[in-house]
Amino acid sequence: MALRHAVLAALLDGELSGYQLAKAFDVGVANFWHALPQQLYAELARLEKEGLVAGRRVVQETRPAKRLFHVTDAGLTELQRFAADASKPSFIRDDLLVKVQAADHVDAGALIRQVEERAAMAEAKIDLFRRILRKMRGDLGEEEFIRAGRRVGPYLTCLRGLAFEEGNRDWCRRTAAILRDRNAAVAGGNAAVAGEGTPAVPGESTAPAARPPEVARAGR
Amino acid sequence: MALRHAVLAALLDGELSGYQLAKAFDVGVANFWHALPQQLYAELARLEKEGLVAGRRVVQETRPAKRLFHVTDAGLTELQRFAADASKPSFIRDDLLVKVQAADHVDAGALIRQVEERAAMAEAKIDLFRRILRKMRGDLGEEEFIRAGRRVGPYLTCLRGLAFEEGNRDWCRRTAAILRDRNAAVAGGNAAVAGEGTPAVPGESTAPAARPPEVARAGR
DNA sequence: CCGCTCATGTAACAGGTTACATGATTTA
DNA sequence: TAAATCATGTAACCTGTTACATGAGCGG
Repeated sequence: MALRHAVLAALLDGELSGYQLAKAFDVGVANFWHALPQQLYAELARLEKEGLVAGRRVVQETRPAKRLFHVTDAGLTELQRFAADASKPSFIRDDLLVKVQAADHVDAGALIRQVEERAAMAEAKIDLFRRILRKMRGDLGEEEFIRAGRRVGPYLTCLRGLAFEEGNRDWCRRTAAILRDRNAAVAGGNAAVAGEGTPAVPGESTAPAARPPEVARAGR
Repeated sequence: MALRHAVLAALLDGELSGYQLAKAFDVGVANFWHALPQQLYAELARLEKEGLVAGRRVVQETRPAKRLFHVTDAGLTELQRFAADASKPSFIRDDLLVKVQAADHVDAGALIRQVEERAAMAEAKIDLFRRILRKMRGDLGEEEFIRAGRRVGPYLTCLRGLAFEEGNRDWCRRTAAILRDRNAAVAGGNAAVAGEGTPAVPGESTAPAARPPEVARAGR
């Protein structure tokens, strides 16, 4: 049940509406946690009922009215309690990695496309995180901000997000290159396979690739 | 519903029992997916009922009998279908990051301990992944294996795991150092706070840290 | 003898995702 | 005029976690 604590942590930087929270926990950002809008509205309702957050209605001229939430004293206490007890380890769970795990038994073209797409997504996130970091530190240099800035928490989680996406991008690029090379090598070795692209999926009967143990770089 | 595909992908490298699968998807490893034993036994049962995997009973002398599962043709087809359609993006969801996000409002000592513990865990995983990679590539150098080895899939996902844990370790170390420095600075500025450790949690009344905007490195 | 590894599950519950619903306003 | 943004939710479903259960052999 860490979503509630993620919400509390997100609200420490000031009042936010459900909608604004939803953006912060969305695909594009999600520095330190991810959740869908529905989860957030539900969680806010629960937190309010338990007195861990409180909301105030703000009527707007041009936009629908919204409710801005902030953490109560009880909420802060709960967050501190949470922070004190042991963290459960976090795990990788990624569709794309499952596909790469099966790379040798699966259509190479489609996989390469997905890995490249992921690299592009990572690149976009990197830009976003860099902008966010610049905004957070303002005039100060990074060293200085980290030493003396108020609230490093969000800065640190954003740094983790940045490093994660850089790792993602680098791995995706390398993986795409490797899969392309191997695919080309197979196609070259097989004396021109028919069909566009180069399927690289051996028929059920063909033994799994049967790649020669040592090979004097076929093709190029 | 990607667990099924993760299981299929894991079984591509040869027959495995539920127990062996469980180890592969466990805390220590989890190259590309994580799951608990119960999930795996349940998923294997479903997959078998649908004909995507098949198991054969192996009686052992000294150990209880086990069932070794392998992917059927139908299973391979399903995996290929899965690999072809779009991957959903993967998200960060980490207790520890939530706590670091709240770092400025929370007991620093406990948090630093947890970050350091995480760094140690990452280090252990790094060693493990390095061993696994060495074993996979055998006599070949990495370059060579990647170009010409049979089955790069597992190697590539393990490389991602390695890079992820390296990123984790580096970030944890840096974060721990930063939090320690800031904690020391606060304690130094406050003319010796009572109690062991240094709480660093400002009372509810004390304004959030009120750290001076520019500071001439307090302490050391 | 205690605890670990091997080996396999069931049941209850908590948490996350997908689909659906509504309605006003601004931008292309 | 169509699409995106602001703003908030409900309901059904799928997935993952926690707790419990069983039993044999091996090592300290």
